[in-house]
Amino acid sequence: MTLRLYDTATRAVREFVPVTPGQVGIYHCGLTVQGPPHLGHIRKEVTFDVLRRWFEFRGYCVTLVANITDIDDKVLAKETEQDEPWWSIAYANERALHAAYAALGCLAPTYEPRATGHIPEMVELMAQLIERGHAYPADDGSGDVYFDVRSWPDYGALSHQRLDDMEPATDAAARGKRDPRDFALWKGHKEGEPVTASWPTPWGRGRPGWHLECSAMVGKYLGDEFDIHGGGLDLRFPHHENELAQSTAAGRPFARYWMHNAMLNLDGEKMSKSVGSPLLVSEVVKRFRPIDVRYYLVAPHYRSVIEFTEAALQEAATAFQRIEGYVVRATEVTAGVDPATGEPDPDFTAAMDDDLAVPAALAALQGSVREGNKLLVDGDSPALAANLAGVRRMLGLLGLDPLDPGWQDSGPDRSAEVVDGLVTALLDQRHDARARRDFAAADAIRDRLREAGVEVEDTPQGPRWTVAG
RNA sequence: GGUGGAGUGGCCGAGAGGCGAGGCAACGGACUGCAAAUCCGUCUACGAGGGUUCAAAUCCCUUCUCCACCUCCA
Repeated sequence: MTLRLYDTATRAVREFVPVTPGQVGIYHCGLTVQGPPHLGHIRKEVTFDVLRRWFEFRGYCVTLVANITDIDDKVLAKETEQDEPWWSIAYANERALHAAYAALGCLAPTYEPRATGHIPEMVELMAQLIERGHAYPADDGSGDVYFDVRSWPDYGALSHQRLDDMEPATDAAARGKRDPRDFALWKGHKEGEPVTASWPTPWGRGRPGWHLECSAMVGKYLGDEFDIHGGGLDLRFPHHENELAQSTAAGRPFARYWMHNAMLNLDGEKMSKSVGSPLLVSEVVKRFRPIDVRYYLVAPHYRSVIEFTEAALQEAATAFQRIEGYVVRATEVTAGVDPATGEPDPDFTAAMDDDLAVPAALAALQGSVREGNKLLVDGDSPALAANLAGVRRMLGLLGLDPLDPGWQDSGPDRSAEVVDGLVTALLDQRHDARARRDFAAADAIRDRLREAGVEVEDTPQGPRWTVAG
């Protein structure tokens, strides 16, 4: 049984063959930490989290690297906007990103390098490119360094575009570029920009262009040739195209497979274009349980666009709760099983091997749940325990095992409301008992409440209660 | 202008020439004191128009609508 993955570069599903047998190196573009993450960002995270879990299930030793781009134009723009140092803004958003990972059950990457921590590696890469004739410092003395796209015949290979068909950048003319499509490896420090956002290079002080950091960091941590490079489909061009060009032009074979997840749209367009991006992860998890949100993001194929609607998310939650209901009931009956001993359904495994066909895998899972529910009628049995372990194993591979400790206490805690409702119900009964002068019954209710830790006092405005203690 | 992707039943969402994924909802039945949950069953499909084929959601042509990217993007 082999694992097949869709490779954006060749536009085909290809059998996965690792650079090093038994190991897989995955790099996916984390985030430019210019704002807190929304549901679209976290969809990418969840996609690669599932990929990673599947590789581990398949016996691979996974090295997962996701970058943090903590310096770029947008981060600097926020400094002015928010009147706060750029590095403080970047760090705050990085922590928000980590909180979102944790909330939605994404395992931590093996490493998460920051762009600002890898300036020497970038300078080294630029020097290689200049030496090989694929990059040049701008003639205008700005300190910018550009990649020379005309010097690299393969430019456009990833996105299958011809250089001459591309729309030229509108800002190119004034910036000392040899060709309008040349992209900045490095941006010279400009008057008015914070000095903290500049680093020395042989070509003057400046800061990374957007693409250079990924090539530098992936090379450092995964090597010149590695297995999978991923990210959102919107990164394919220019970001990944440029990474590919600058890395290969420097003599590095680079990624063997390119994987891109589709966008999550809101009101018919990409979320990042929506004003204010209302679907911040931190907001959504106030209204929906994180595990339900994860199910919603995992359930469609990763290469299908998700049109976000509240109703669809609600429906996903209902669908997941059916699965969860079985897991909880079966666990009560069997006194628990170790999911690590569970066997996934063969259809589940086959689906996942086929470019992570989660929808088909979920169909297999639903079948197992149905079988389990039938077994549940007869109470505990070895068959039920085996089924439960299998279901939990499959759920775990999607990061959706509801009994995983990571999900405990996640989501809105409604217990205070529930306690209030229960106490009120009892106080109503006590009121009725007093109204019919059945003081023995009324006192019995008050005593039961006191035993449970609730003190009741009668006041002219009616009874009030407090949690004793 | 260039490069891709999508349009499937009330809804979500797979599939990519034959044997109609799956879920949610609805309806019928079983179970239940009543519910809930669960199980069994039923129903509704492939944007439009042509064509190829014994057979088309799937291939071809025409057409409509939508989305992404073309140097800010996950």
